[in-house]
Amino acid sequence: MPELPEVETVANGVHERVGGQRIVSVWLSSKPQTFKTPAAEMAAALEGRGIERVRRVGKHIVFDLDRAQDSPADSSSSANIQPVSVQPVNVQWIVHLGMTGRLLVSSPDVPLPAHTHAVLGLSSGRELRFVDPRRFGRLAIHSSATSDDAASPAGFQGPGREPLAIALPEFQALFRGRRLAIKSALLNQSLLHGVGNIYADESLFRAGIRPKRMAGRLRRAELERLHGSVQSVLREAIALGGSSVSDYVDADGVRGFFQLEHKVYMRTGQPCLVCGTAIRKIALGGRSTHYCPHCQR
DNA sequence: CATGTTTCCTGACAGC
DNA sequence: TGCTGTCAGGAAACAT
Repeated sequence: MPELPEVETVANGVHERVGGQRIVSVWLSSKPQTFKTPAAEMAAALEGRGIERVRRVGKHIVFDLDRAQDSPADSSSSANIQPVSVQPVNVQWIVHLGMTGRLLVSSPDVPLPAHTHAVLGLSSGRELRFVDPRRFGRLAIHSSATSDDAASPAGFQGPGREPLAIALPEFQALFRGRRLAIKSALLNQSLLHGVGNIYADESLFRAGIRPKRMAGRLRRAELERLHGSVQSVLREAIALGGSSVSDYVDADGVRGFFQLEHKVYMRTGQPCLVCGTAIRKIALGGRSTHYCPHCQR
């Protein structure tokens, strides 16, 4: 179940393997719900593009594509001269891994895994493949006008604030007046994006806060602890290559190791590593939620 | 608008 | 062995 640390690991790994290469061919499966952008439109937007950078925004993987071929009908005219009337456009390929999505870089000789939904042929001769058995993943094209303001990078921004960048006052303001459980608020991607079930539970444990506490009623000091614990949990998980739970692997097929650091997630009934109390599991918003009833108030 | 609930999908696993 | 049933979960759609 890829969350921010796993997505960051995958994005970095894919960047190392395909950054600087050109997309020479595109094949997409016939599973329309996988494509937020219609498949034909997506294929046309990708084919011939160079991949400048692959990076993470929230739980999304963003492929920044070059603009070398924005005017294909005009290819006979001199290169690099854009008509003044045409606004330059940023084109990005957005990949969300959902639950079981994987991005693999393979030789074409390697048989296609089951549930392959996209194959991009690359100028290196290798293929970038999107494989997703459960099909909660999504692919989309994001187009946006470029900004002349170099300070504000144009393009896909994601639905919420970046947990690793947000300052304490803004973090505290996110939850002000909210009448839902803090766990649910942490999972709401339009507030903070990137935190999922594992890191929400682990962050709340470190901060000593019960998952069901109403977000808007947390004290300033509690939100300060939570701000710190969200960032420390995510940073430590990134350093360990993410958590391998069920079938998550990074772009190399290597498993992460942060699951060895989990204090509450999937430890139902086992003793709390701090106080020995049995870890409790409850359902909250339809999601399994794990906490220590002694350490978390 | 804010919040809560349902739905999508398949593989893994338990139990018989 | 092989079947059936249950569970997992991100985020969009839908309901309240």
